[in-house]
Amino acid sequence: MTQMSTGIVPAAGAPSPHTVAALLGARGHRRTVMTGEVLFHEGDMSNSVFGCVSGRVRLIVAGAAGRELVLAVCGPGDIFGDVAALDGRGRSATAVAMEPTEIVELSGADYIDAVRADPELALAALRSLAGRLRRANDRICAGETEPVAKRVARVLLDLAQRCPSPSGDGSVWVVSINQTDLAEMLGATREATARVLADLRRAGVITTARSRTVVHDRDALVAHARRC
Amino acid sequence: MTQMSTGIVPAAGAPSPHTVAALLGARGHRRTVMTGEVLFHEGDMSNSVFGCVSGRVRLIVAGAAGRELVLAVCGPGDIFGDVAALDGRGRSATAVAMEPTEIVELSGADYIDAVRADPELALAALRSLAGRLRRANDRICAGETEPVAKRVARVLLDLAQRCPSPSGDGSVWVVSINQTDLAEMLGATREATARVLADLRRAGVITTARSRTVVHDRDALVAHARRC
DNA sequence: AGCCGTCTGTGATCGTCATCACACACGGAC
DNA sequence: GTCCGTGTGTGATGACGATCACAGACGGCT
Repeated sequence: MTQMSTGIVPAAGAPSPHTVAALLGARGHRRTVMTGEVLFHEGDMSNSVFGCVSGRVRLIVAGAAGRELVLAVCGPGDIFGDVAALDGRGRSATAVAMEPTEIVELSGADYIDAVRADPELALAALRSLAGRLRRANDRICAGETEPVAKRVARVLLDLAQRCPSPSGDGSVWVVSINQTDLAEMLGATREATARVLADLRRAGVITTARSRTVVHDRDALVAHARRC
Repeated sequence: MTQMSTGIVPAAGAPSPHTVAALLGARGHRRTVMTGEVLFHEGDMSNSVFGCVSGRVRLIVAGAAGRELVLAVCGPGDIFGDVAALDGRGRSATAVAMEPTEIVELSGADYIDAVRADPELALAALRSLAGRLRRANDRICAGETEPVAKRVARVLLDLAQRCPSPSGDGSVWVVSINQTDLAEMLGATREATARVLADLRRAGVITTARSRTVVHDRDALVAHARRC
């Protein structure tokens, strides 16, 4: 069981933006999408494949009670939409740009051709899928066995790790996210998330502010994620 | 959101046993493992890749409270162990043979070489990973939003579909599995599972016996899986 | 037949988390 | 400045499911 990732930044080992741009960009078509723009909807039978060059795209699914669940957040260098292109079974999630985002788009057929023609692209695609599968499995394990408190600690750690301390002194990490988004990443309600954050705040591990959480004691957070 | 799969039988679109044998077997090494034999443990740094030729292999992870969770069951034609080979981050699950099983084994490096050299193998591997990622995402969605009752109905349907009615008349499906294994596939306890089965039995949808569940009314089960 | 281990079925209790329902704090628009 | 929208913090309640605790049923073994 490895650390769960939120995908804010490409995972270690993921292709670099240059690689994706080079590998997909040669055959694909580059464009910029606006915040909130939907690239495809869950269930659509479209099958084009996207590479994220800059910006961020959120992959969400509609849960049972109308709640929405964030499956992944794709950043620069990430490939998405490839699952539908490979199995032809329709989009497994909805893709929404979270900010102005530069993407490369390629038809499903062209993607298959490109993979066939370029072993390095094939390997990059395999690595990307392997990483996403590992994360998904981690999340299955976490979701089905761990209480919300542990999940919050785990995700905060992950976010903190990806946002290298802009506040200077190196022992403090600032995570810019509101409680609602954090809750969706956990598959929990905002209220449950807020209560866990309150506990952590009282324990002196973090401080919270509007759309921002500051991690003061990383080790304590690790301990919370582990034993609980 | 598509149907959750338990992987008892290769998913539609997965490479056929012949294909795997041909694609991996040419470079790999074939052998037979006994029931209960462990091919690798969660966390191991081994990285060989396996193809299942005949029999079944269970991929399990240890949950938080020592409970174990079945991530997948690989049947003939399925590839497994490729995630660790691709990302080099250790085994994400433990693989245990459920019955005498014939496998093809290939070192991680040989696997990468094979993928590089053979575009068709690369595509087959991509399709396999895409299918597994889709299932994993479905399961995340199901696990984090659906009550146990729905999950039981869903998994029973899936199992029924894969075990074409050996009882002759075509309107009855016999699922050979005990409550403990069923519960592990759901990520629920045996007791919760047994209670849902009791409800379905009382509703006349299924009958239950030792290590066997008979589905009499598939449509009713579909309805249970949907609305609940 | 008799025994024992596995599997099943169910009650009771209790903890976690979702849901509903507010109050307050902050920031931008006017 | 005031208003309003968004984000936060927290109480009360209830439902779902985990856990503990048994009893009974079936099948294999000797």
